[in-house]
Amino acid sequence: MSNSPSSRPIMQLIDILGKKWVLRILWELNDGACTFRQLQSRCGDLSPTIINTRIKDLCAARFVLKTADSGYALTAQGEELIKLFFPLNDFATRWMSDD
Amino acid sequence: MSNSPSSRPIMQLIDILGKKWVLRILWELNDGACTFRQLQSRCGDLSPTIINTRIKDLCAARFVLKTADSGYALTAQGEELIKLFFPLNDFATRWMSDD
DNA sequence: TACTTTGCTACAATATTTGTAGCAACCAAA
DNA sequence: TTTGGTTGCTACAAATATTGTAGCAAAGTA
Repeated sequence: MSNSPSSRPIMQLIDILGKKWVLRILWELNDGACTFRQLQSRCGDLSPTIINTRIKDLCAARFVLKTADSGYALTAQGEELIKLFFPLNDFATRWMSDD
Repeated sequence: MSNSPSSRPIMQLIDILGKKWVLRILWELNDGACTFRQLQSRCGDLSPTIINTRIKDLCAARFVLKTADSGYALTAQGEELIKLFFPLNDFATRWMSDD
């Protein structure tokens, strides 16, 4: 019932981004393509179950793709998306510092 | 183990924003302050349990506050944060349209 | 061939999310 | 001052999601 995703695109996007580890995974992939196990490691030894389900979601949403050579990588769209989060980095720093 | 929040501020922020309904709640509050039940309604009759726990988190993070008169509202920081998401709106629209 | 690494699945344990019911405080009309 | 409505919120059980461990099959390497 309450999980009804609004038809608004932003809500669809938020549905994806709001899942645990999704932002983290995108963030880590932004440092460069990597293998499954490397990605696990970058995310603090996150369990393979989650990496796997998230990667599937992200591939389906076309933010991530599996390359033949270098493993998993952001798509152009994925890069564009994560770039939108860069200002959040500055914000987060300011936010943490006024405690 | 794998829930270890990195010390990086952005990760702390992502920890908060990555919880279900948090972005939605901020997004809805951006349309103006409202009461507990109104907020529930705006979020598609989301259960009070969640509204309540999320509101507590958001108040603790100082993105939301409880006003004497008009109910729950974004703080200045909350407004600043949600503004950073506006570009996402445009992105989401483009993203949805190229299917 | 034997050894290692890699991507990934199975599965059980744990935690989170969800829905329903409803209560106590407050207001407003009668 | 009693009746009725609304509001903010809690209790609690059921449904889902997340997590960790173990390990397997495929592919590369020596």
